Amino acid sequence: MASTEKASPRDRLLDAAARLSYRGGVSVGIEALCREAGVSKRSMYQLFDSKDTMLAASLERSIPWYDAQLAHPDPGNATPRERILHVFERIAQASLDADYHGCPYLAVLVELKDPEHPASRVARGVKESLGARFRRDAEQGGARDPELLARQLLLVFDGASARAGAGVERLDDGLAALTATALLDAAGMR
Amino acid sequence: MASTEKASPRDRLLDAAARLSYRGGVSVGIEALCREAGVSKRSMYQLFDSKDTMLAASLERSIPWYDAQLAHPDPGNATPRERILHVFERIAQASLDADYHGCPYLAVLVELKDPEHPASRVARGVKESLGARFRRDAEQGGARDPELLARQLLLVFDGASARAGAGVERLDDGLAALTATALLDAAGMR
DNA sequence: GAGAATGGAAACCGATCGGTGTATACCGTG
DNA sequence: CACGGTATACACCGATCGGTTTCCATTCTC
Repeated sequence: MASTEKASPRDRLLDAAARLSYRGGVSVGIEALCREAGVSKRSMYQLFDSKDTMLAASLERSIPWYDAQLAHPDPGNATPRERILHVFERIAQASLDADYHGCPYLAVLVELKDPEHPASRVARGVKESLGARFRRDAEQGGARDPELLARQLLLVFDGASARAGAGVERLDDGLAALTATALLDAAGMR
Repeated sequence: MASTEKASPRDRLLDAAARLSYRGGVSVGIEALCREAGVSKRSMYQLFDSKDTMLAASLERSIPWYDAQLAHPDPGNATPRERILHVFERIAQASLDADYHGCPYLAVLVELKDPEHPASRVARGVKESLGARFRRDAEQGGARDPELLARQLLLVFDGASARAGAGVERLDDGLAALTATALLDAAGMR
């Protein structure tokens, strides 16, 4: 039966890479990855060219899930302001998880300081797409300067997730959404 | 003559550690560190217990310099608002440097995901002290909720430096100070 | 000048790094 | 049954990891 058949080695590797690199950083060893995924090292090297490309593929694969995490449950009936604030309520909620370590894409960008690294390119794309989402909502909400507001919201988003992930800040009192609200108001967004 | 005598091995090691770990992450090898510092590995291990403690000492040592970087040149004659905004103007200015990689303390917290690591403790202390500075200025400026405002400013500070360091945002148009200004205004700070 | 303490160069330790080579077991399709 | 593709296990490669040890030259003290 299809429901019990195991995931493909490729998917198991990508999941293991996402899990372990999120918890322990991008410096996880390949052997540990393969052990976790239950896949031999030989198999992984004929599925991926290198550890770097596998890491990039792993980030790429998690994008749809990540986008869904931040998306408003009923985007059609929500106002642009609600859609934006929902993002910040979601990271506050996610930060309650015991093993929350902040935005995985920002973490990758910080850890691999090389912007040419394949995984860095993927992470940068995610950030750009979130910025585009903010900008679109800002436009629809009638913000004075949608581009500026989107960039400000990204500062707050990354600051909040990085700080919460590092354990130097708590978001459960709505700090992030509160800060975003102040910026939305200042931008004249309805 | 005192002016030409070399710095102590200890100082050379701490400087090298700060330099290399900022550029390449905390995963720099000890051999590379010692090579850069011109100190034998044996000497370093009788100056420090381990690589971890040396990294912590390195961060500790850079605190006065870092604080001075962010401090207003004339704190006595500046308003609290000016002192706060100066911090954000400074990171915008620093981000113009070709090898700017964001706040080193936040980077360490993100890279070593272990909050018990000696270097993480130092980094956390730096963040707390910056928060205290913001809170003090917020109080003096008559902010409605100084504690909240300080936390909001920290979000923007870490978000801005992390994003600029990762190369996904530019601060040279004053984005960070502009965002801080909006929050200061929203907090009713004069 | 003898002796002790210091510190540097480099070998060495076991472990792990990213990556390969080899030989073998399982698989569905002819 | 034979086949080719895919998977595995496992040894192996050179390099590097954090850390220790040995040996020797220098320096300081008496």
